Amino acid sequence: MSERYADVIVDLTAKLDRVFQYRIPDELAGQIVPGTCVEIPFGRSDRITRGYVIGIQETPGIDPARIKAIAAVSGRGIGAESGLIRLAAWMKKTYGSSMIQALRTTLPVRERETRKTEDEIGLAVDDTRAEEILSEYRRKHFSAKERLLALLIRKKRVNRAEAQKELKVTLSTIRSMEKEGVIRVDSSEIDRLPSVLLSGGREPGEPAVLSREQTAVRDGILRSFREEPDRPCFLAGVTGSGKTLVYMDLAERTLSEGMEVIVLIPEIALSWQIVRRFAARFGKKVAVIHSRMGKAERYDEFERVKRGEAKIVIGPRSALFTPFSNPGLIIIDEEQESAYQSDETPRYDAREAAIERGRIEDARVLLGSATPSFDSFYRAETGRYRLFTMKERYGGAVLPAVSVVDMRRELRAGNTSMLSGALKAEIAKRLDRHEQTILFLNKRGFTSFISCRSCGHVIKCPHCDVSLTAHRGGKLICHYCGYEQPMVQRCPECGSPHISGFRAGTEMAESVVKKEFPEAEVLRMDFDTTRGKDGHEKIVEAFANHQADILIGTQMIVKGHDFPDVTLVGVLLADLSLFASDYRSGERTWQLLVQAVGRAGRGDKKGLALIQTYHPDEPCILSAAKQDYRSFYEQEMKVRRVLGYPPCGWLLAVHASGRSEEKLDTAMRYLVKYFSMINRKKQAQLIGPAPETVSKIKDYHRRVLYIKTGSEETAVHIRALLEEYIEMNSGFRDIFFTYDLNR
DNA sequence: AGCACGCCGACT
DNA sequence: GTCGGCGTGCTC
Repeated sequence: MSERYADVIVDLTAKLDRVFQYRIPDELAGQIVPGTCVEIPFGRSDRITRGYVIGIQETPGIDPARIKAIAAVSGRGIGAESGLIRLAAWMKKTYGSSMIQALRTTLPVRERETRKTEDEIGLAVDDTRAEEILSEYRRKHFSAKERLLALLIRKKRVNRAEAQKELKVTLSTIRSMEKEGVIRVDSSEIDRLPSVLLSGGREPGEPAVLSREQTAVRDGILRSFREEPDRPCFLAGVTGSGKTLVYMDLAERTLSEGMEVIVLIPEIALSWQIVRRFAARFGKKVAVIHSRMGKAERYDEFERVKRGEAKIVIGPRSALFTPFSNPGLIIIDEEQESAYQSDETPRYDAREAAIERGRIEDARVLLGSATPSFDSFYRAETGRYRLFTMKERYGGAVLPAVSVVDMRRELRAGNTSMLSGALKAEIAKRLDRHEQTILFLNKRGFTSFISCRSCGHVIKCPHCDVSLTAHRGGKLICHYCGYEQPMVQRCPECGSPHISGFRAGTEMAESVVKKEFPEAEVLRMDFDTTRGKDGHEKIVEAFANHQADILIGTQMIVKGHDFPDVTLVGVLLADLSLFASDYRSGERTWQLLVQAVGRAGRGDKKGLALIQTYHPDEPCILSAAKQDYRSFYEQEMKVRRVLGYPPCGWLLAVHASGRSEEKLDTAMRYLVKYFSMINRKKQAQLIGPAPETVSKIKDYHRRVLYIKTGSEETAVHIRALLEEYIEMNSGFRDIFFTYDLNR
């Protein structure tokens, strides 16, 4: 039998991004397939290192004498992972990362027992002795040792990794000082998050049969899957139309055909109901993954999958990588949620990755939402997705009445409070009737934009159609192209001096409401009040049990909860998210408003929603009030088409950060120069560089550069070229880059 | 990431 | 010369 060789990616650094070949010893021959995690001798010292087999070769690529043999198989090859390797390769190419980083996100690997450790360096001698040694180092010109010791005398203890990076000291220097007995290196364990246990619960009274509308949609999706298996389906169904029932029906069919199902949800805390309903219907066949699980815990749940116990996995974006051998259906619920976008390299979009996994492993993909993203709606319109809609609400519940309150008129009438007269009157009525009220402050993506209280005019960038952000020092800046202008004193539209930023917070709202309605019980839910363990659930439960009359909060209160006694929803200031400095702010605001409005009147009582705004004529607000997607979508798409924003074009963001602002700006200038060199044909357009919305974090200055292209290929190609250029030039050494595609 | 190799300045 | 820091290049 001839020798066989494995292509192995070595699990060391992202820098070592290439394949190494290893001989497959006879005794391991049967166990090694693409996806197997192996232990291999690596480097001069033959240090045993972990690696992933990504391919098998019959012939060696280099002199066979140099090829070493695989030492062992670690964690038994599951065997079903060649699809996940291809998915990793796709992620590497599409989002920009090393193969090892992509494999680490994609492949299930038991983390070693060694919990994460962090090394700390401390002095092993007293201060006087340290000073003596320091002057000795200085005399001997041991500059690296001198730098480290000087820092230690000042700070006593430092983090090893940080010290190495900042002082440019190598590990060998540290080891040598340790050997000299000058310093001590201790490893401390970093606590892993405790496991969050699922409180199991059954869902009684689940309707067993689908309604006529649901049946029709289900049949349509099945037909589409049969006729065009590679084309994803999109289910747009208003809140309460029973999307989950359709999901479960399709899941059951997939199981009966001997295949497995992956259900992605944005976040467990917000999707509790869907998890419970699946658990109730499918029992132990369901495995639940949640985002607070560490890698090891997730692996344990994947073990159940491997043993064949679980056939359905529900979880956040990482659940997409469940090592099923025969996935037949991938469902992505609430597809518009930003939680589907990873913020670690590779910065993948789980919706796209799901479609790619479906293509690779021949699984069908269904996306669902009550408030579809423009991306998806555009794809449905242009035929890449097959669109299905559901308009009937379960149990015949009606949509709430919505009215828009013009805050400019309130100002003219002398009311400067954040509560309009109409909203106050309606709250008072609800208190009388012992019904509940939700007050919603849509602070998502809030940046301090400048607007006129008299006419509503907002100061925008003349080039980018996003609002300018006020900065200290009286400057207004565009965070796309870097355009700057001085702060205005009067409204350029109407000349009114009442022009400024908003300072609105839930705490302020709470105190206003308490003052106005001293007899009311008020609960507040925002980042601060939910920080504790289960803080979120506690508040939701208290409000659901009618322990309060009014709930004030940010976006978390409008997602996924049912409060049957709520008959009034007040949106305090729709403008807050509408004028975030982001081309998607209109889209996000529409989604938030529709979700908020949908919270009113879920029981048998009809609901009312009031939307307060300085822009009662904005298409976004009008169409949200009418719950009409179409008109807003079309209006907004006109702008996107003209400016080439996604989904009408591709937008590559290059994020850069570095300690030295000067170096950072120089680097950006070089990058721009290089870009214009590779863009001679002008297939792409550059915007910026500009400071990021938050221009400095933890002493790191941040810049962003946008590149608009007409196709994904061009965007991916340009990113690859930039990466290569950055890698090759030492001037970019101390600057960190990340890339985002279309977000 | 680790390890070896080799250059180079400082000390004897 | 020789010692050791520090930059560079390689690892199947």
